[in-house]
Amino acid sequence: MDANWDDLRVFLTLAREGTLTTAAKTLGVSHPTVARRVQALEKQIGARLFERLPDRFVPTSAGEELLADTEAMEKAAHSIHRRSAGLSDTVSGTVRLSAEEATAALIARYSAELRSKLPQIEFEVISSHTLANLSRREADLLIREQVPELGGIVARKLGRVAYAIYAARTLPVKRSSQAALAALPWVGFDDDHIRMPGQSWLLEYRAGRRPEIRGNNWLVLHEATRTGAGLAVLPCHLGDPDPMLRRIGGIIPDVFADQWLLVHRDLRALPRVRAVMDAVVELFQQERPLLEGRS
Amino acid sequence: MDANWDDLRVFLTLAREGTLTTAAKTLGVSHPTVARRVQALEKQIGARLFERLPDRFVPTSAGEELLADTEAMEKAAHSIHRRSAGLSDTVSGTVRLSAEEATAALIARYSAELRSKLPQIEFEVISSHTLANLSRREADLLIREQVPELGGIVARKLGRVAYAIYAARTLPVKRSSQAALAALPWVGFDDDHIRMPGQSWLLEYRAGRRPEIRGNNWLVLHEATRTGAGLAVLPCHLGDPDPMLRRIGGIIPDVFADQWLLVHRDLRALPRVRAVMDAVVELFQQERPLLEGRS
DNA sequence: GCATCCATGTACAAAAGTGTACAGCGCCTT
DNA sequence: AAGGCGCTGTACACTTTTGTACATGGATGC
Repeated sequence: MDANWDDLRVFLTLAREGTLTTAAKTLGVSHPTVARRVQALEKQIGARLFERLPDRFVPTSAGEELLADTEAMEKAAHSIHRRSAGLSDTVSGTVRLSAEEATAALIARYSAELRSKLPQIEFEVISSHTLANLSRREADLLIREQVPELGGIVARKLGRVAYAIYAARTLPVKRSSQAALAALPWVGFDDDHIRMPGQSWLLEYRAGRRPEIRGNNWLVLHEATRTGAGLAVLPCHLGDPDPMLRRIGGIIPDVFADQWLLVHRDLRALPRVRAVMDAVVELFQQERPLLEGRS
Repeated sequence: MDANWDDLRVFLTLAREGTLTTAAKTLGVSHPTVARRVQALEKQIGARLFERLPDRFVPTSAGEELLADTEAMEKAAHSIHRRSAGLSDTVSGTVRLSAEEATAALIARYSAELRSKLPQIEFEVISSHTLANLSRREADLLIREQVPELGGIVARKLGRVAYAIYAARTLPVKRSSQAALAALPWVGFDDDHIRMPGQSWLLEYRAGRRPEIRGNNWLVLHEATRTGAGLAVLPCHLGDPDPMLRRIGGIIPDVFADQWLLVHRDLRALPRVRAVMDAVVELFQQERPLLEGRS
C-alpha cells in the first residue's frame, strides 16, 4: 500500500525546518501532530527517517534518499495550486491582466477605481512588450493590438489609441516646417524596439535619422520628453494629461494602436474574470476621447 | 493553503476508474469515503472536478486540467515506494540479486532452498551480461568477477568458477590431438560477446576460427552442446551435472571467473539483505567442488 | 412485469486523528 | 544559582473521518 501522500508533505516540511515546532507552525497544525504523522510515515515506509535529537530532528540517510522525489511531488502540487487559483469560480481571488506598457500604465492609473468597484478581487497588471500566453495561464486577460489565431480565445474590441508629437512646454519649438522639426533633437525607442507604435513613422519623418535620445520603454521616453530632451511620438493618453507637455501639431493619422481584450474561453465564465472584463470595457468606453486624442 | 496531497491521490484514482465503487476498491476504502474526499478537495480547490452522472463520475474540464500534475505526483510517489522497499529494516521484503547468466542459473537452481531458509523474503534473480548499478538501486546485491572502484561498495569473495570443454555423450569424439579437436564443429558466443569466459581462449585454440554455432547466452550454448551440435567451453557447474554431457579433457587452467558478492554499504545493515548475503556465501562454500570442477 | 445487480447518496456509530496542557531536558542570560 | 526559553514527548478530551447499513434510481435479464 502506498504511503499517505499528505504525510510526505509533512515529512518534507520537517526535513526542511528541522524542528517539530517550526514545522508545525508552517503547516498550521500542532507539534504532536507533526510527530505523529512522521511516525506513521516511518511505520508505513518501514524505516527510520529522522534521528531525534533533544533540540531538533535530523534526516537519516534513508530520509535523505526520499527527499528528491518528495520535492518533485511538491513541485507538482504547487503547479496544481497555481492552476486551481484559475479554476476557482468565486468572485474573489486574483485576476492577472497583461498589457503593453503604456496601456498597462493607463489601467494602473485607474486600478484604485477598479478596486473600489470590485473590492474582493486582487488585481495584477503585468506590463510587457512580449506576448503573455493565455493557454499557459501566464495571464487571465490580455490587451493586445491584434487577435491571435489560436483557438479558444475570445476577443472584445476596446477602442483605438491615437499618437501625436509632444514636447516639453519649456522647449522652444516653433510651428515650422517638417524639415525644421525633424532637425531638432528627438526621443524615441532603441533599435530593438523599432516596431513600437510610431517608431518607423518617425524614422521616415526624419529621413532615416534615429532619435538622439533612445530608450526601451515609454517611461524613459515620457520622462526625457517632459524634461526637455527633445520631441517624441507618444500615445495621447500619456501626453495629453501631462501639464508639462504640449502637442506639436495634431494626432498622427497613420500611427495608432487598436486595443483588443482577450480571454481564454474557459476562464470567461469565472465571475471574477467576467467582472474585471466588464470593468475594463467600461473604463475604455469612458476614456475613449482621451485615447483617441479628442479630450 | 495547499490541498491535501492525499486527496489528490483519491482524485486521480476516481478520474481513472470512473466510479466510486471501483475507485474505493482500488484504494482500499469505502465508497462514501471516496465521495467525501473528492468533495473536500473540490471545496479546497474551489471548483467542481467531476460531473456526477447516475452511473459514474466524469472529470470536468477543470478536473482534466489537474490530471497531468497529479500524475507527476503519482510518479514521484511510486519512486518513493520503490525506494522505500529498499529502506525497510525488517527481515521480510524483496531482495534483488543481479548476476551474470550462468551464475544466475546456479543461484536459481537453489532458490527453493534459499526460500525455505528465509521464508519471509521474496527473492529476485536478475541475469544480465551488463552491470546493474548498486547506487541506483537496480539491485541490492551483485555477483561479479571484479570489484568496482566505486566508493561505498563492500565485497566478499565467493570463489572461482572453472571451465572445461564439453560435448554430448552421443557425439563421437576421440581423445585426440588439439588440431583434431579444433577441426570439429564448435559452439560458442557470437562476436558481440567475445569477452565472455573462454571465448578468446577458444579463438586462439582454433587458430582464429570462430565457432560454427554461435549464440548470445549460455542457455543457447548449453542446449546446442548437449544435443550434439558441437563442442563448447562451458562452466563446470553447468556442464558436470548434465548427464547428457561429458568433459573432453580436464579443466582449462587459463579460463576461470572469480566471483565476488557486492553490496552497497548502506544496505548491508538491513536484516534481509544480510540474511541473503549469508545464505549466498554459504551456498558457494557448499558448492565449491562443483564450481571448481572437482565434483 | 419482476427480480437482480450496480450505481450514487445519506445517516449514524465507531474509529482515528488532532489540539491542548503538562512534563522533562538542555541551553542561555541575568 | 535561578529563571526563562525552546525543544521533544505524553496523556486526555475533543473533533474529524471512516465504515456500515440502508435508500433510491436505472439498467439488464428472465
